[in-house]
Amino acid sequence: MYPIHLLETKPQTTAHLAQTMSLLNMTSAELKQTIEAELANNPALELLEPRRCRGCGRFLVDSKSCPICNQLHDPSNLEPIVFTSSRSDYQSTISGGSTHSLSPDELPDDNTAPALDLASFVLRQIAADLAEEDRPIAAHILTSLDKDGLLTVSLLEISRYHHKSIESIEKVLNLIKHSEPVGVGSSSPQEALLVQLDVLSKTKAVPDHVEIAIREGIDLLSRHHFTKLGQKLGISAQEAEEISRYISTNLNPYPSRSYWGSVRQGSETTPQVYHHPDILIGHLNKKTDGPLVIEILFPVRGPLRLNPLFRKEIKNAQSEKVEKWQRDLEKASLLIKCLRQRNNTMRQLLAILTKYQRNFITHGDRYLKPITRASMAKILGVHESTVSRAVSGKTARLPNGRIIPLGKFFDRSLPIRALIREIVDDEIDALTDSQIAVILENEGYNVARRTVAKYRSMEGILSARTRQSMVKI
DNA sequence: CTATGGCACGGATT
DNA sequence: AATCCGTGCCATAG
Repeated sequence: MYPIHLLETKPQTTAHLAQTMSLLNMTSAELKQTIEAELANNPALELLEPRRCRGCGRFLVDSKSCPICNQLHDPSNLEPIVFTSSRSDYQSTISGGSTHSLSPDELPDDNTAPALDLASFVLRQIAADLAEEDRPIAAHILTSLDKDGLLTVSLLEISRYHHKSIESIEKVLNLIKHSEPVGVGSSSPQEALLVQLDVLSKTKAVPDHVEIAIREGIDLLSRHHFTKLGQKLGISAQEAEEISRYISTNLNPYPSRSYWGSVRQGSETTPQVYHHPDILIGHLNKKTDGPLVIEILFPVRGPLRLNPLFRKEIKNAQSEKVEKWQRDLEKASLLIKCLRQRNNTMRQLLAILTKYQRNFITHGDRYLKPITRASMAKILGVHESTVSRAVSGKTARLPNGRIIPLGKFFDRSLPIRALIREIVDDEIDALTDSQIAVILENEGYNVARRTVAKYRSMEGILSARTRQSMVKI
């Protein structure tokens, strides 16, 4: 899903000849990869010393003065302040360059730094135990995880690609599975559960039947068919339900999901998110009623430009090299142009988006206003696919510190789901889906009963019956 | 008989 | 053109 190049394992597409290099759909980390590659093998491109804001130390990318420290805005104006910056503490720690080594201690470990993305987080843990020749394999596996932390490709596929035995792949995969978040890299939720159980059993005693319940009754388990499950295992339905509860509180079928800040009841220990944001959203001077400050993060520190020396040299170069150099020059200028374009589009998009969704940003999921990418495109006057590209794969850090995918700004079911959650949290007796549907209707949301059920399960809320039988805390 | 989950269809969105 | 999402119908569990 996120084609992060940890190593040069996957074929590099350096040979994009198109005039419309699409940088828009790249995340900050991917962009870094592209720019660094270009800097390394294109002498026409030059990285200048960063321009730093004296006040706050930000590295400014395309503006002369920092719009924040340049305090000349009128306090009654709530227009969001949007600009592109480059902050060292948010730069991606993944470097795609071939010189980069993967030693675990080389990565900065200060606690102000945000978390890494999932792939490098895992890599960092296993790097020490990983043989040199296995690195490409690990990288391949880690780049093939879906957002739940499950493996999307088959072992056979990986094995063929690297011309290695299945066993050697499994060895690496096993290493991955046993690192945090435990079970990551499994190819099914079932497998993930088993791995977690295995790890858990080394420190704590695990109740009987749990393993066999997962192994043989996974489908019954997920459907909450406790009676049948009981029969299968030769225990009572109630015991079966207890096992189910044990599993849902101690294990997680989607290893990385808990880290995405979804529903989490305090039993877990790691409320962490493994992604660098591409965008930072904050309050000006920490005033929650002031304008919002939006920083679009740029992955390299300084401004880029065409090397003037290079341009000069080209005139008295040997004729055979002229052609190549000319190409370099064009490529570099194209890259710069596209980067400008990208920054521009992102800025415009974010300006409108944050203005429109201000309540969502400051007051939470319930206050998201529905909007589609298509209508955003119309407002911006760009093609809808442009908006799609700008949004896809990117993440933003909200003022409350939470990192969310940009796509969430367009999730029209989110406010309803949040409301359902509130309703259920406040309920006295367990409400059925149709009762919830009625309440929602009074709140102005017209959704079918069936849909309530869907949202409920998305939020990980059990059915009315099962909630009823649970002990209230 | 009621509440819920599965499957699948159609329309909207990307 | 492909994918996502809401919904209706039906089977099944309680």
